Amino acid sequence: MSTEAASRRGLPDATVARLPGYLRALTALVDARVASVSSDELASAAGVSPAMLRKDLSQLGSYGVRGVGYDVAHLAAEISEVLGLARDWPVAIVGMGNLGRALAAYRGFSTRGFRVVAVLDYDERLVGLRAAGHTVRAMADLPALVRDEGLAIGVIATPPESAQAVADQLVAAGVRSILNFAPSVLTVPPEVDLRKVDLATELQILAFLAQQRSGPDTEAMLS
Amino acid sequence: MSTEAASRRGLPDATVARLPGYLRALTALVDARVASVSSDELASAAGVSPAMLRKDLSQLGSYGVRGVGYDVAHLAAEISEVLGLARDWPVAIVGMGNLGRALAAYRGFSTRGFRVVAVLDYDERLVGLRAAGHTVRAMADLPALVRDEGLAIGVIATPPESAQAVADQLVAAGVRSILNFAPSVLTVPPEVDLRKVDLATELQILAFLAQQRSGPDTEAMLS
DNA sequence: GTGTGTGAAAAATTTCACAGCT
DNA sequence: AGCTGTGAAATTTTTCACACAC
Repeated sequence: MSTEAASRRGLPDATVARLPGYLRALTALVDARVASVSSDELASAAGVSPAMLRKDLSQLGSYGVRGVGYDVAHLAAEISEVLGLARDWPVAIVGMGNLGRALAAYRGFSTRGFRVVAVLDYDERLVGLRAAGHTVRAMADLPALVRDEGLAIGVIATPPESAQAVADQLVAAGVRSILNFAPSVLTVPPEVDLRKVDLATELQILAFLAQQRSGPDTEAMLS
Repeated sequence: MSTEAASRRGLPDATVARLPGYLRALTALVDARVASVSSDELASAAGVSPAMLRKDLSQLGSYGVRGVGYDVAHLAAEISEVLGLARDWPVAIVGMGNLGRALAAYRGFSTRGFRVVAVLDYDERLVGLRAAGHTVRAMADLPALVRDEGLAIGVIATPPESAQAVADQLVAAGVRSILNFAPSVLTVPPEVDLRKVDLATELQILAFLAQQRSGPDTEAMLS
């Protein structure tokens, strides 16, 4: 399934960033037993403009039928393939604070392609305890996890002080994909993919927008 | 503090999205008793290019000194002001599952401008229980929270099925800023600011990048 | 007729490179 | 001399509008 345009590299970053959203919308349609969608419908379900959706999908290849729309199941399978979700990705979560435990239990991770194979903590005192259905392991176990479980992705959910040390140990163990939830900028070698999710950033952007709405107080000074 | 360019509207979206990162880096410098930084240093601490940092900061006004750099404390205060973090933003978190409890306990929220004034749940059976230092309240309490506590921002951490209903109730109660952690697209009136954080999206992007790295198998077919 | 696929235009973002202030 | 501030160039992203396939 997909040996043509889909496996070509060089999708625009902005497109890649939206594919998960399309996939989610398509999965909901599959569950609702919808067989076919138009770009207008799918765009609205995914929260983007129809033109952008069509342009994004056209980057993957021609999976629509003119005058009809897209086959929901086929398009979902195609996007899964492109995103690499056809295979299984062993994930480890480091940091068993509130956030780490919530992430370890988060169904959205396990439900598609991702499998939490271990949870770890930097604090030796937590090692051996149970959390979210796993026994907490020590950082020293990382090389074994990479070797035996094929661990590919590390999720950092530690306090910011230990995030860099954890990243270093993940890299040293051979993990080449890291998702950082700690509010700190990490440095990794160029061959490692590092992305971050900052829980507070979006809240701060909302505050900015709210302030704009309510407080353009010195506005008159401009005219 | 800031009655000039900073309060002018119309900052580029991309700039606004980076301001929280600059503020975080500056706060770390303040804590480290650093008085002044160059754009190169601050850019590196925030993980962006020096040119982009300078362009972003120039949108706020001229807060640097040529040949010297930026005054850390002054710039931090200025960005706080622009983002609206000088005031206090009462926040309510709806949905006391794993994620909701983690968010309610997350120090990154309370430490700057945001104050969790209430946690709520759609499930009446949870109402009255304690979670993350708060007593869980019912959705029916929302109007009172807006009136009495000045509730301004609602955070949705429910399962996707109830997210839209929660959003509707937040809007009905007068909340005009919503941050959605549920993996679903929500519809709100245009006067309401809605942003989302999707915990699984970044993981899926990492999978895409990892697959690209390891599996450009049909590459030779192109030449 | 209908709705996709796409070149071209428009808009937004990022980078460059250097003038200008301290 | 050093580092910011900023026009201009380059790049990326989004929108437009319509040819084309069903």
